[in-house]
Amino acid sequence: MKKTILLYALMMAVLVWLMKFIDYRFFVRDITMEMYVGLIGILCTALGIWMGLRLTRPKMVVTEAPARAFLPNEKKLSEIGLSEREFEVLQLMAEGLSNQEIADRLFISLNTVKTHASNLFMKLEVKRRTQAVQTGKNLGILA
Amino acid sequence: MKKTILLYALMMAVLVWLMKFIDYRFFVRDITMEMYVGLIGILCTALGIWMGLRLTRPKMVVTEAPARAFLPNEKKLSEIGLSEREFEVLQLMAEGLSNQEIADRLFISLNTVKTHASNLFMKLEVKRRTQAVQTGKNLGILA
DNA sequence: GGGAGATTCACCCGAAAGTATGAGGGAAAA
DNA sequence: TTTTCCCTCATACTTTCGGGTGAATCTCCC
Repeated sequence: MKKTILLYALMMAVLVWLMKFIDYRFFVRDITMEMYVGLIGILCTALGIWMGLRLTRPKMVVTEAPARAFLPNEKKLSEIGLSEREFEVLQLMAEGLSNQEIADRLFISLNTVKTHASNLFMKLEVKRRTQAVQTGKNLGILA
Repeated sequence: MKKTILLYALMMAVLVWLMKFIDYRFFVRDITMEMYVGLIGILCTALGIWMGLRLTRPKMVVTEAPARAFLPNEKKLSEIGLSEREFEVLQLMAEGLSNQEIADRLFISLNTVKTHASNLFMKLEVKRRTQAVQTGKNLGILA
């Protein structure tokens, strides 16, 4: 959280610097005020989208697609000892995503996904992601 | 989606108008260029966050429910173009077996399994076995 | 304030998976 | 007979996975 805000500030700083740079290089020519403002708007919007996604990331991916009510989560999960994050990774695995894609989706690094994967494999006593998915379904923790 | 973009455009319009308004009312006094740009940045960031949240909001995934019992094999399979052998491989994949294990189970070589795997991936338009399994279930050709 | 667990990330390394290409044989259709 | 599709297998190469280790933060709880 703090890191995100810091990162945002940093990106803003870069943005401001970039703007100044553009100023010095091109403003004297034919960049109009409208274009300048538009550019700022676009960049800030992009940053905002990114920010929004990052800040609301801890939002449960859990309640995303379960169609019908599906919530033997708490009980089963604590039985098995799966943490929330591990479960999220497992769910995305079940959707057929690669580790890299999971990393992008959860805004974490590839290495972190691997760590979660290894841990949940241990807890589920499996060796491959496909087995993990299968086991997850059998245990009733995956749709 | 379209509505969101439209809404966004609308808000941008309002924003621009607001800016103009502020211009006429106060720019002549002590609003500096930096404050002006900053204001735009903040507003656009807010809009961006809102946009991001709206666009990535969990959407209802309408999964094709299997409903009826399970045997649309022939039909679906010929639709997709999966051969019998490829389907066998897919089924064993769904059980979480590795390529080597599938090879042993079917009494064929590892390379052959890989070939079947590649072919069925093409036909299902996926890149990974986990995706293939997922897609297979959605298509109703896997339990 | 310190411990426990969760989360994050990094590095290395070997194994498994997947891609691309070629090729031989069998069975059925043209 | 020729064509076509399927099954089989191989080699070589790239990418992804998974194991192992270590470590920095953070949060929650005692």
